[in-house]
Amino acid sequence: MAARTPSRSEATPSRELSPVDGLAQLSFVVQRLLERRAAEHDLSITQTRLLGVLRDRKPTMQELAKLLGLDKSSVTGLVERAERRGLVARAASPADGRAVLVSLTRQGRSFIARALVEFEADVSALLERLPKSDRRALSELISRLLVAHAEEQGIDLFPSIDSDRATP
Amino acid sequence: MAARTPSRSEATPSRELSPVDGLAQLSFVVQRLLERRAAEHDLSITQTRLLGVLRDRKPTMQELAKLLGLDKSSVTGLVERAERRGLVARAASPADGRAVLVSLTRQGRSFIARALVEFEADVSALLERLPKSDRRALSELISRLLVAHAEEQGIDLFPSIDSDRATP
DNA sequence: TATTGTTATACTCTATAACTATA
DNA sequence: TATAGTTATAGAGTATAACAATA
Repeated sequence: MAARTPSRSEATPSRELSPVDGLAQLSFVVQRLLERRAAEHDLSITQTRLLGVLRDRKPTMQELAKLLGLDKSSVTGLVERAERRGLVARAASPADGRAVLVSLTRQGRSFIARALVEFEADVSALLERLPKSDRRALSELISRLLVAHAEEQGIDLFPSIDSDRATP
Repeated sequence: MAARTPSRSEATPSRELSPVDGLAQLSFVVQRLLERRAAEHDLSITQTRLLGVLRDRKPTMQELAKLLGLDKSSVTGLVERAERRGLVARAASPADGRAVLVSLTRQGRSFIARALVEFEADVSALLERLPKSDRRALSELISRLLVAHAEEQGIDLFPSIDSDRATP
């Protein structure tokens, strides 16, 4: 969300964002970082997520839709564009004649590996605007928040954010 | 960020996310909250962000592009769609014959106000998973991070009435 | 000449609805 | 009939390049 100028009566000392504005803006900044970096590899955030999900799965289109939180028709296009670029492959399921299994190609695996290393560097660079002790504190607070959030949702955080939707 | 299932040995012990994972995942969680709420008002995240930015600014298209991190041609379309829905208005700049000033309509202001109240509740609910002192600390750290980041980008997070018009 | 904004164009992402082919 | 996937269609969001008007 955008910054809003605090009114005098709010008595917010000089230059601090509200918790809501802060969290919202932070999310935009981080998303933008990820987007920019992915773009250097000619990847969108969505394509990057797709490749990320496939690192340790070989799901059907339907399962993929659930993992990404998208409609199956959206996934058709997503996979089609990735396949056209040689990043993923489709294969008929041996178990179900209707189903299609999606997997990373070697090139796709190499792509996602490189992109993730760079994401790390970007986010680290962002964090380096804070003194080290603040960094440490921020990281720990965020971690606690996310762990609590995930537990409340019955989500296993450590597989990944993308698998949120995987478990019904 | 993207999904990868860590090996058991990685996941089990400490249950703390890396700073990078924490920030990335937090951004996805917050974006999802925002997206869901915005959709209830038939708004996209981008449209919501546009309205949010305009709460206390009346920028030119160019300034808007910078604030949102988009190309000016993208902003033309964005504003055009919002204008068509009666949420924002364009006006010729009195100071510069080339420039256009964008502002919220009354309806746009009402929209964003309602959406933000709800979003505030969502974020508060998220934050309430932390003890109060942690909440305050987190908010302050995020604020500091964003202020540093914005300064580096030459963006004014805290516009004043005067600085709206005083475009050097 | 440089800047502001729009237009033309093209692509990705997304959803809904209708379709095909299996089960 | 129900499920898996694709196709057809439509709209938002985004960028690049070319352009007009103004500075």
